[in-house]
Amino acid sequence: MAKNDSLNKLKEQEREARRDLIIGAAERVFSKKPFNAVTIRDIAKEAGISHALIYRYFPDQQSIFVEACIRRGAKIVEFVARLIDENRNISIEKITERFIQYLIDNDRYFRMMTHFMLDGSLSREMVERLNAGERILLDQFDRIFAKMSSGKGVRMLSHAYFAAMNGILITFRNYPGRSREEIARHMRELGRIIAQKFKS
Amino acid sequence: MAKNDSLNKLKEQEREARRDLIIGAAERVFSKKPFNAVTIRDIAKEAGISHALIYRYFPDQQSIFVEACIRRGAKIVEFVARLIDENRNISIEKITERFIQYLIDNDRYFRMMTHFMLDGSLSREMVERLNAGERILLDQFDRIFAKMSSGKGVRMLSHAYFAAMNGILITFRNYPGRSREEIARHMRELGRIIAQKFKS
DNA sequence: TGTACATCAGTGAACGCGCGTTCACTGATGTAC
DNA sequence: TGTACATCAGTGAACGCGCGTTCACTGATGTAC
Repeated sequence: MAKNDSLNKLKEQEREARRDLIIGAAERVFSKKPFNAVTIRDIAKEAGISHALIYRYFPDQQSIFVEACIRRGAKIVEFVARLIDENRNISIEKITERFIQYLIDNDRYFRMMTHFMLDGSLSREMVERLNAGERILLDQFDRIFAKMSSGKGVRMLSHAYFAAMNGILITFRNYPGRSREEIARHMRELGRIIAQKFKS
Repeated sequence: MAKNDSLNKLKEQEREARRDLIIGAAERVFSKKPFNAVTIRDIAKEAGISHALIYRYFPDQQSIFVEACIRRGAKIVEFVARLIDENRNISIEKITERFIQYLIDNDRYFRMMTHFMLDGSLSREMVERLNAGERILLDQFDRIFAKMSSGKGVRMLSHAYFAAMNGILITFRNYPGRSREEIARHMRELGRIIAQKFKS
């Protein structure tokens, strides 16, 4: 039976690896196409498999989407964490600038994130999974505010700050008559204004 | 010919009135159903007409949606304007609280607004129309900040403030495990934090 | 006053298409005896 | 060593449905003569 067990374990690992492959393909598709235009068939094509096969690894479309979103989210957290780690005395203005620019550069992901924030039809489990990722990002912001404030209400500051950043990215995304670069500059400038306010 | 002219004018007015009727019906549907679930057939049913008829008054679905969105937007502007008019010395905290609560109460509209902010496939004309409405709202915020600040960069403050409000409403809308009332309280509290920061 | 014709709001049925999801099947690999 | 059978990843074709949009038609009202 020991042999059987390890075989099963191997199979399970293989299965997990294939799942990963599909999610990876999904991530790549999401960075190429506007979020709401991505189909199961796109992902299958990118992964080089039949689209029917995806349903052997995921119960439905939403699950892959959420999974891919979480993976990309982890990269953001990594980005912010490194930013703080690498320069212990980095100003909140600088962090804000880099954070906003990062989200502009990863616009497709940002779009996906907001989609899930707005989507009311997500299952409780999916909302919970996405939220867990969000909390880890907020932890990073906590680190910044913990250094700056008296330590009271740090989490609320992180919430407010994070919300403000999201708002900037969403509100001015379709600024008519402006080039991409002009919009990016405007967003960074708004970020700077907000960041300064969070200093006092 | 004079007779003909006034007849044509009458006809044009009638046509306009019927257009209005349809937009009104659309508004009502939008306040009942989640935005992304609203169909042409829903609106036609609410207006008591055949769904084919809608295409005699609007070129496509997007146009009615945008039209309805703009109408509701005008109501928000009215709300904020009255808020400021009725109490000349109203604090920004109070305005923020009322503004956030208003958007929570008109969640369906808020959802529609964010949809259009995020939608990259809107025609230039539609973006411009929506933006015109947004600018009028920003004018109201300008009034608040003009009183508070040195007058320099007032518009940027309005932008930053508006963005922050949107961010709060979007970011915490699906806060898992919280009741609607708890979420509303949290949003108002975050609004208060942001408002205070905008005082200095 | 009556008749032929034009206009146009309004309609129900049908088109078309995309896309998530399922089905029936194949073919390779492993297992029992 | 060979044979019958089980398992399961993988597939292409088809289902089903919703919904935006168009079509061919009706019926009322107005106009010319």
